[in-house]
Amino acid sequence: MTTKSSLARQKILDAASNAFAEEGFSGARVDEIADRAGVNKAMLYYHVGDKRALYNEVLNRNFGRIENALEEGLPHEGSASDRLRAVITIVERAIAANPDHPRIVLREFASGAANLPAEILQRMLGLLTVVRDILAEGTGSGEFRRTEPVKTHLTLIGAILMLSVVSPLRERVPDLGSPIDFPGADTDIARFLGDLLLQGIAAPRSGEPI
Amino acid sequence: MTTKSSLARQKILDAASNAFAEEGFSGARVDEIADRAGVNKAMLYYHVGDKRALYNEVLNRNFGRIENALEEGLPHEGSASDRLRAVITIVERAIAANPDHPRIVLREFASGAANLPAEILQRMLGLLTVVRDILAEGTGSGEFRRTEPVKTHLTLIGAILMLSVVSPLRERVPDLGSPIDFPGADTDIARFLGDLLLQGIAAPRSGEPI
DNA sequence: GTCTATATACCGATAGAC
DNA sequence: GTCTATCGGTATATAGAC
Repeated sequence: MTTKSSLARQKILDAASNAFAEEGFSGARVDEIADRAGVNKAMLYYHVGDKRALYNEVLNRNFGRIENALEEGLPHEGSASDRLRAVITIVERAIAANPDHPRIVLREFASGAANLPAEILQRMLGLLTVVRDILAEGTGSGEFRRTEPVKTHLTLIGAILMLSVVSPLRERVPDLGSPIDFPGADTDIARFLGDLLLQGIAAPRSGEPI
Repeated sequence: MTTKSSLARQKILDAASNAFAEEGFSGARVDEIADRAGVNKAMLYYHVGDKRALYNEVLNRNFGRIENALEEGLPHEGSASDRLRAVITIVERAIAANPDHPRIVLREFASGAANLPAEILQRMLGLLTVVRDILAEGTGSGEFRRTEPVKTHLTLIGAILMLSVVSPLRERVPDLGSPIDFPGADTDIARFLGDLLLQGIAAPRSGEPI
């Protein structure tokens, strides 16, 4: 039973991805997903399956896109700094092209992975491995000081996710009559985070106090 | 109509906070909240109100705790570095004492603040203001380089939130037979983030290239 | 493959007795 | 203040005709 790629199926998955991002797993409505996809609800069940199958397919597709972008774009050569910066840029672009993804992932972290199949968890660990290896490489080469890789990875991912989803919040701020200047927090994320993180984990230069 | 503080009410709010953290606004069940609080469902409606009132009360109470901790613990004097580190420590402790909070906040960011009343949004802006002022102070004193304060704040908050909620994920990793070493990412968060962020936003030392 | 109609269950909220 | 019983609405999922 190979994965089908009919047009209807893609439209269903697109609608489902958006619904899960907007409302979460419990909040999303199968009827609404079918409506938004322009298909009959019975056809939705025929093409994909029940709500959980819908959710798993969406997660697999979304994570697959990030993995593909990384496989295609991440250089195997170069300094650890350059490669880490490349990871940030690639992940940010993949997320910008698929804005539902960070919202779904954020909810999964919030729920303690309540709806996360082991399959997806393993794909998340794959990304962690990529970052961890680059960090180890940079520590070995003297570019980076020694940091706990899981914490560093989660800091990076957490920041990317938050910066990627914040625009709707920002748009409500002026209505509050707030004096706070709230500029585009979702622009130039990769440059900002690359600068902050690389400076933050840089090894102390020789001769300097630790 | 002052805020009541009956024991039943507190138990209801505790149960609701946990339910909203576990399942989200849509996913949480009023019946279950009443059960977990050990009160009859009709009494829940009598003491607090409907589901949305429940949610607003929980958010107000949780944010109030962070604000109190900040008012009590944040020094008004000292370097910007010390004060920023103090903010991180205080917020981390407040969250550790109230683990439902980061999960609810993460969901709100994910939903684009769909269930967030203006009142709460304004309280979140209050915390942003605290951090922004410290950053401005540090930029003025030459401690920090100039960074976009909203991005910096979101990076910090995003990292605290993610590191605070990750333990359930971590506990599922061994079951996957993963070779990845996944140590306690939720311990020493404040020290880790303080070191990373302060080094990351430190001003270049005089005489050095920018 | 497609659609209508419906089974089945659940959930938020309240009426009304005590 | 407390509780039982229930209303009304809505959700997932599928049966069965075409």
